[in-house]
Amino acid sequence: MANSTFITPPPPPTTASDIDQMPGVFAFSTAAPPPPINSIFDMMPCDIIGGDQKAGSLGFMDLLDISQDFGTASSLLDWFAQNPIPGSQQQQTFVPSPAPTLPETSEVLNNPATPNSSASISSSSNEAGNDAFQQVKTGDQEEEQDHHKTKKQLKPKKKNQKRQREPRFAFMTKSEVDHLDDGYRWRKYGQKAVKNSPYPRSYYRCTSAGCGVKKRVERSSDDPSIVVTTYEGQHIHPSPITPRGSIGILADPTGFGAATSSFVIPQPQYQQQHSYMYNSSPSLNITSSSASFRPAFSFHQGRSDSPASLLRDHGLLQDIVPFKMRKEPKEE
DNA sequence: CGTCTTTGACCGGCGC
DNA sequence: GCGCCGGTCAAAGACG
Repeated sequence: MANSTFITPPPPPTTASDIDQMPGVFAFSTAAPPPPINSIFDMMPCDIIGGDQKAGSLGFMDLLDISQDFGTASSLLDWFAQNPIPGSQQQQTFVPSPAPTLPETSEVLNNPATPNSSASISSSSNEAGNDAFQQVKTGDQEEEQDHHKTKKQLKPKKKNQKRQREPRFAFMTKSEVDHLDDGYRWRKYGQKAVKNSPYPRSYYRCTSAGCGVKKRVERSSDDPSIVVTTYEGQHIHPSPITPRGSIGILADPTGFGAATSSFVIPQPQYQQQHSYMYNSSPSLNITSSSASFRPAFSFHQGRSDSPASLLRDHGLLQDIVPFKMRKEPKEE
């Protein structure tokens, strides 16, 4: 069980080199007393997944699924936006990027205000996404079948085709375990020593056939309790680990898809100081509410005309959890 | 026996 | 061109 907590480490954000190279960011923060906060994982149905689940944070990767609607950057933020911290008097400060000129890269970062009590999210997206990735993969596979070469001769990857990156999300989590269970099955395919860090970086790939989602996990050298996880790509399948009764895993006609389907957010009991840096995205539309941490922005492509309308803000859990999910017992 | 991790080598991009 | 570095491969081993 991952004792994870979203945190905001002091800048620069550790060794996650991708994260700190982001021009043009939205920064929004919420100010609140800084008691310990449950992480996004903690808000995931860790307990409802089932006894055999380890870390049991389900549905986080679903967040990536929704990102395809408008670019990865806003999806995770949206998740946060839809999951306010009840009971907290939070102020939000959105700092629109003066120059939202990141056509192919958008990342989210937190601007730490209070370490140990806020989240860090980063994402970068590349429009070419899955197609490019899968092309590369098939190319490799063909090569391997054609020739039984030695390892040294393998990998005549496409030369002219510049490898394109999947949309990425990076976030920092305070956790004792490196590999946080997000409901998907991952296979570790590599580990590398991280420069200027005593901790290695691990590379994982989703084990589902045809799903090219990857993630990197590394520990912050500044604060070993911080785990930097970077997701790359989008799952093309629902989470293989379904909560009891598989509630919500079914396709959601609203278009939220699995994004909203597989997690139940227990009422967080803590107040938290949030501070996020969010990279600008053309479709990103952030507003703020003085009452709670609830930045609103478009959830579907091109639907940013009225972000407020997307949030039926009742200030209740119903605002953040699909009603069918709310039926899930919360005591677990 | 199937699945997963480990680990050294390889590849490609990038900066100098 | 060269070296560094991040990312990936794949054989071997571990594990249940």
